[in-house]
Amino acid sequence: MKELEKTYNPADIEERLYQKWLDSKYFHADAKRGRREGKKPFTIVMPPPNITGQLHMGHALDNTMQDILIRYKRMQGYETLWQPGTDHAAIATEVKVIDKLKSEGIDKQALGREGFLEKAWEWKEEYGSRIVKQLHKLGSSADWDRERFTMDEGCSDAVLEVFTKLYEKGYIYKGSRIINWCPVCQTSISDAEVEHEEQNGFFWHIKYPIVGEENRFVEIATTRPETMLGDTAVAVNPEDDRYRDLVGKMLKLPLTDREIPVIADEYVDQEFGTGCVKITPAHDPNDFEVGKRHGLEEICIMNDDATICVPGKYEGMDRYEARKAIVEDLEKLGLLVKVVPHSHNVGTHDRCKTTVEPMVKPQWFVKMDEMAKPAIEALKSGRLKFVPESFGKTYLHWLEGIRDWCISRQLWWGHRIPAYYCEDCGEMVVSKTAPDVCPKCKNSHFRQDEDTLDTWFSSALWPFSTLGWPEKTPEYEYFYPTDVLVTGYDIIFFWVIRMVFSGLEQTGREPFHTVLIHGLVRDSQGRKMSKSLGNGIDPLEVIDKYGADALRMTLMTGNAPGNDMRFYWERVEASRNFANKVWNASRFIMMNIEKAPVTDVRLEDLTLPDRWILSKVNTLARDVTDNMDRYELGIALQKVYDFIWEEFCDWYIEMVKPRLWEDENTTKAAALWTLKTVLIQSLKLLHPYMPFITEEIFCNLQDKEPSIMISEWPAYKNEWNFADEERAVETIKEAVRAIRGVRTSMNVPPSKKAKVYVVSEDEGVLEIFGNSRLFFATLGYASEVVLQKDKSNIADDAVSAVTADATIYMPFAELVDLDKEIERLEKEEEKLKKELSRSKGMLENEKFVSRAPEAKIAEERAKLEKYSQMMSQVQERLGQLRNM
RNA sequence: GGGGUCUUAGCUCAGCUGGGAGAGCAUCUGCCUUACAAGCAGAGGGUCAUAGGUUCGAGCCCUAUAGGCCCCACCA
Repeated sequence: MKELEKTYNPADIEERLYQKWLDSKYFHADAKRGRREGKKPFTIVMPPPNITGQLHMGHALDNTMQDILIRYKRMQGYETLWQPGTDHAAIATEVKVIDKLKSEGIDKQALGREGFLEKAWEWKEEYGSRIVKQLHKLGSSADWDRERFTMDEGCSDAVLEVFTKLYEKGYIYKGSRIINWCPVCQTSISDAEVEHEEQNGFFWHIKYPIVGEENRFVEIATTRPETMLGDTAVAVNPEDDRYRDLVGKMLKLPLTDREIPVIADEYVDQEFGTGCVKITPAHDPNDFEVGKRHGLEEICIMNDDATICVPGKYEGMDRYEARKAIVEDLEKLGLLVKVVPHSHNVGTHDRCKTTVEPMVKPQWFVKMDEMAKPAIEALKSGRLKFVPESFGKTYLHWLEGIRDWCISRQLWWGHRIPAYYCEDCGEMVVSKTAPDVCPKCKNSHFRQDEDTLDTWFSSALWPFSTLGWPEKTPEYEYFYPTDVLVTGYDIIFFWVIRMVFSGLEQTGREPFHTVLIHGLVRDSQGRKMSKSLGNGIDPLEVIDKYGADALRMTLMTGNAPGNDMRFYWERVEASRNFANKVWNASRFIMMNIEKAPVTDVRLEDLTLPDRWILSKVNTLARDVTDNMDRYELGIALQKVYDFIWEEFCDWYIEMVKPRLWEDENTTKAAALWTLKTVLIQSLKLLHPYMPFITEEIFCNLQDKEPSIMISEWPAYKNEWNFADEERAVETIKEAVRAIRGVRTSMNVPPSKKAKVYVVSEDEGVLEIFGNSRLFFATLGYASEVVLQKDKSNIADDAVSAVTADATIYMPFAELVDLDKEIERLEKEEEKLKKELSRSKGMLENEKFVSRAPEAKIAEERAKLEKYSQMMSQVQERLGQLRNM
C-alpha cells in the first residue's frame, strides 16, 4: 500500500492507468472465451466518429454513456464488446481534402479520380486516428484491437454484398427522379440531409397570355419566377368554376417562344394564391408528379452549378441573377401584376446551407416501402425500444411517411456503386466485381458507374459489418445482435432507422434491442455549441484542467435520457470536489489501515454502526443496479454520490473515529474491516462513472485483485441486511441532528461540550443510546451521556430537544436565553401541529380508511402516534419554561 | 399544417409503476474538530405555468389554455 497525495491530481494517474488497461487487454472481447466460460455477451457498437472530426462535448457524452454501460456489464461478468471505429464521412471528408488541395494549389478535377483518392487516403492516414486518441483520454474501454473503418476491406465487402442483394431483389433501382441537388457541393443529397428553413421571400404574380384571345391572361403566383423557363403547363383545380373554361386552352409562355397548356389537376388548392399554378416538372417535386400524371415534358433549365442552361438571354446567369432579370423583363412587358412579401420554407443542404435545387437526374434509390414495414413492426412488437420511449413515436412517424432513399452521390470519396456499363451496347450489370463479358453483346469493355454511395449506406451496416458479416464469423455468431445503441436524437433518421431496416433485411434480426437517446450538450446560455459561435468547450481542455473523471461525472449528473443539458465550469468543479472527497476518505482509511492491518472479521463482531453502513451499502448496490438496468444513469450516480458523501463520509467515518483513536478498543478490527469493505463496494459502484480514481484507490487499497474494472459488481447479499440496526442508527442520527440544531440556534461553539441527558420511557431506545454512547457523544459534542427514564436530576433551565424516540436535555453552565428557548419550542410546536392536522385529516377521512391500501393506513397511524408523543413532550416543556 | 417535448427553490436541473417536494451552484450563520476549507455543522428559500377533471390521495394520469424549444411536411 502506498501513501496517497493530499489532494487528488488526475494528471498523475490517468495516462498510466489507461496504458495499464490497454497492456492488460482488459478492453478486449473474445467470443471464444465467452463461449468457453459460458458468459453472456453484451455488445455496443460505437457510433463511428467522422475521420474529419475532433472530439467535442457530444462525443464525450455519447462515449461516456457507452463506457458506463460497458464497464458495468463487464463487472457483472458479461463478455463485453464495445466495437469502435471511424466513418469515412463521404462528403465531409471530400470537402476537407479539396480545401487542403486548394491550399496547395491543386485542383480536384485536374488531379483526377485516382489521384484524388490517393490524397484522400493520405488524409485519412494522417488525421483519421486523431479522434480515436482523443477518445482514449476519456477513459473509453472500447476494444481498440477491433477498430474498424467504414471503407476498410470488410466493411466494403459488406456494402457490395448488400447492394447487389438489394438490387437483385428489386429494392435498389436506378431511375430519373426528382432529387435534391446541392449546386455548391454538386451532388445529390437525400431527403434527410435537407433542412427546411423559413425564409422571407416574395410572391410574384405574373400574367400568362391566353393564345388566340386578345388581352386575356391567366394569373399565376410563384416564389421562384426563374423556373418559368421550364414551365410546361399551368394547372387549375378541376372543381374551380373560375377557370373551368380555360382547361385545354394554350398559353403563351412569356420570355420564351413556347406555348403551354392549361390542365386540370386536384393538386391545386383553389384557396391558395390565384388558384393557377405554373408547372415546372423538372424543378419542383409536386410539379414533377403533376407532370407524370399529364405526360408533360420535363425541361431542365439549370446546369449543375445552378446557372441557367436555357439558350438565350439568361443562359449562364446564376439562378438568382436570372430571377432578377426575368422579373425586370416581365415588368417591362407589363406582365408582372404584383409582388407580395411572403415567407416560405426553403430547403437547404444541412452541410453547406446552400438552397437545394430540385432536379431530375438519373440516380440510385433504395425502395423503402417493403423494408419499412418490418422496421415499424420491430417497434410495435416491443422487440425494439427507445429510451425514453417518446422517441419511438418520432421513429414511427418518419418510417410511416418514408420515401425512397436516394443513395447515389456525385463524389469520389466513398464506396463506388458496383454497376458496370458495357462500352458497346450500354447494357448495365450490377455485380461485386467488373464482369468479364457483356451478357447482351458479349463484348468485354466496361466502365464502372461514376457515383459513390451515401455515407449512411455503409454506416447502416455497422452493427454487423464490423463483426465480419456476411461471413458467419465467431464474433458475428456470438455478439450479434448487439444490445444497446447510444446516440443523440439528431441522428435517429440518418442512422438508427437505416440500421434497423438494414439489420432486419440482411440478418433477419433487429441489430439492437434498445436505443438509448441522449440530448445535446449546450453552453451555459443554452445555445448549441458551434464553431461559428465560438462557444464550444473542448472536452480535452476540461480533462486537462480537472480530469476525465470530473468531466464524465459532470456530463452524467442530473442527466436524463433524451434531455439536453448545459455545460457549466461550476459543475465541473463540483465533480472535481467529489473526486477529491472520495480521494480523501480513502486516504483516511488507508492511513488507519497502515497503523493496524485489516483482519477478517465475523459479522457477529460488527457493532451497530458497522452493520448499519453495511446494510446501507447493500441496499445501495441493489438500487443502483436497478437504475442502471433501466438506463437511469443520472439517478444511479446521484445515489452513489449521496451515499459516499453523506452516509459514508459525514456519518459513518465520523462515528468510527473514536474507536480508531483508542488503541485498546476491541471493536477497532470491526471498524477497519467495515471501512475497507464499504469503501470497496462504493468504489465498484462508482467505477463505471469515474474509472480512473476508483482504479487508483482500489489498487492501493488491496493487492488481491489487479484491477477494479474486472472485479465483481456488488450484488445484494441477504446476510448484509440489518433492518433493526438501520432503524437504530436513524434514531441516533435524529438525536445528533437535534442537538446540533439546538446548539447552533443558541450559538454554542463546538468546543464547548455539554452533559447530555437522554430521556425515554422505552428501554429499547435507551439501550440503543447505551450501545452508541461512544460515537453519539462525539457527534453530539457531549462531555458525558446520561440515560434515564424520567427527567429527575435535570436542571430546569436545561436546553431540550424533542425527537420521535427520546427527549434530549443539555444543561449549560451559563443561563440560557429563556425567551429564545421558548420561541424555538413554539416553532417546533407549530410544525407538529401542522403534521398532526395533516395526519388526522387523512385518518378521519372515511374514504381514505376504506380505500387506501392497508400498509399506507398503518404507516399514517404510526406517524400520528409519533407526532402526538412529540407534541406532548414539547408542550410539557413549554409549560415548564413559561412558569420559570 | 402535423407531431413531440418542456414550464418544479435566485440559477441549472433531477423526481422510478400517483402516497408527506430533492440535488448542485448561489445566499445567510457558525466552525482551520488529528481525511478533505476543493472541507464541516446549521439555516432560509417552492400555491411544482394556469384552469378544469379522474382519484381516498396528483409535480406525476386525462382535457383545455398560455408561453418556450424541437422535429416532420410538396401549398405554388
